[in-house]
Amino acid sequence: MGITDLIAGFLQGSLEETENGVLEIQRSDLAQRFNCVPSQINYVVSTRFSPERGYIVESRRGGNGYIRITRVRVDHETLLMHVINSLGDEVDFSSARAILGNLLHAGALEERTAKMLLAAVGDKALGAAPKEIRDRIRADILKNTLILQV
Amino acid sequence: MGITDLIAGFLQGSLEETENGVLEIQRSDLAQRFNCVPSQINYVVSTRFSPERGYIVESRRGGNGYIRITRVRVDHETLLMHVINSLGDEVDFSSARAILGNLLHAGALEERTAKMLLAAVGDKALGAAPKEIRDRIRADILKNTLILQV
DNA sequence: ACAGAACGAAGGTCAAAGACAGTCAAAGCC
DNA sequence: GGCTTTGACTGTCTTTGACCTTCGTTCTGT
Repeated sequence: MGITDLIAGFLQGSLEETENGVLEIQRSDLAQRFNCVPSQINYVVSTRFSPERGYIVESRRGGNGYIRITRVRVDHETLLMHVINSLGDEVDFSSARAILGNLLHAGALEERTAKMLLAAVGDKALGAAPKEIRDRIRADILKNTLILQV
Repeated sequence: MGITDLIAGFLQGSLEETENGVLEIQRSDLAQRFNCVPSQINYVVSTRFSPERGYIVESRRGGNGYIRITRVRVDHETLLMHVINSLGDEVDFSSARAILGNLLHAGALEERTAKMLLAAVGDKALGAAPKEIRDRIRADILKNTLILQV
């Protein structure tokens, strides 16, 4: 087993011991504990604790910096997770509308939220982005926002 | 937790205990209480109690000098419209965070909504867009979604 | 008595140093 | 060939201290 899996396992374990599913670590501390370079932690976090896998990651640099990993509750909205996982790298606007419509219909989103997300991925909001990349941005926005609704 | 967050927390708490949302402190007193240099207080105040976050800060030098922090309160719609109107063509991520935090604190947005919007304009969500245009997209997303909340 | 200088007591500014995290590409390992 | 591992370089937030400005009070010369 490589160091990546060791660290990932450690984080999983720590996360399970928390009451609220929120874990806060210091990158350099952890790196020292596992005797690896700090950027290894970034690798672990980005490959093992991505939104697609049901985690929210936040961080802050500078003094007292941290990396915070939040596990999203799964019992309640498997549908959302399902949708998030099924999102490809690109999502065109009609698909986005359909997906959001479904989630709304299924009660996984409130109407206001669905409308906001639709606006956020609409062509007005993304007008500044070249057309070739809009679908990618749309997909990324959806992944990063829907995960918060779970 | 660093000294900055400690002091900020102390000030927040004191502010909440006041009836009118006005807090008056003496810089050197506070610095002594937290065992730090006086200018640290300026740092805390300017980073944690900025106008963007909904505070007005006044001060006076000399004998009996003081720093006065006032929490601003306006009704939600006015605040939202004000914020929308004040959005320029470009909004960097820190500003977006401050703005959304302010709206959240003021009660103009629910926590879930604020977090969602923050994620929607985060660098993860906009990673596919060239850096030069991210601030423009951010501004557009905010305008197109916040307007739905009014 | 009084205007003004001098002094002490606040707070303000800014830049340097320190402490963290992020990125990316090259090298290493199945 | 696709994950992993490394490390040089970059970005961001915090802490500190030297130096500056403003205000109230006290002293001083006339």
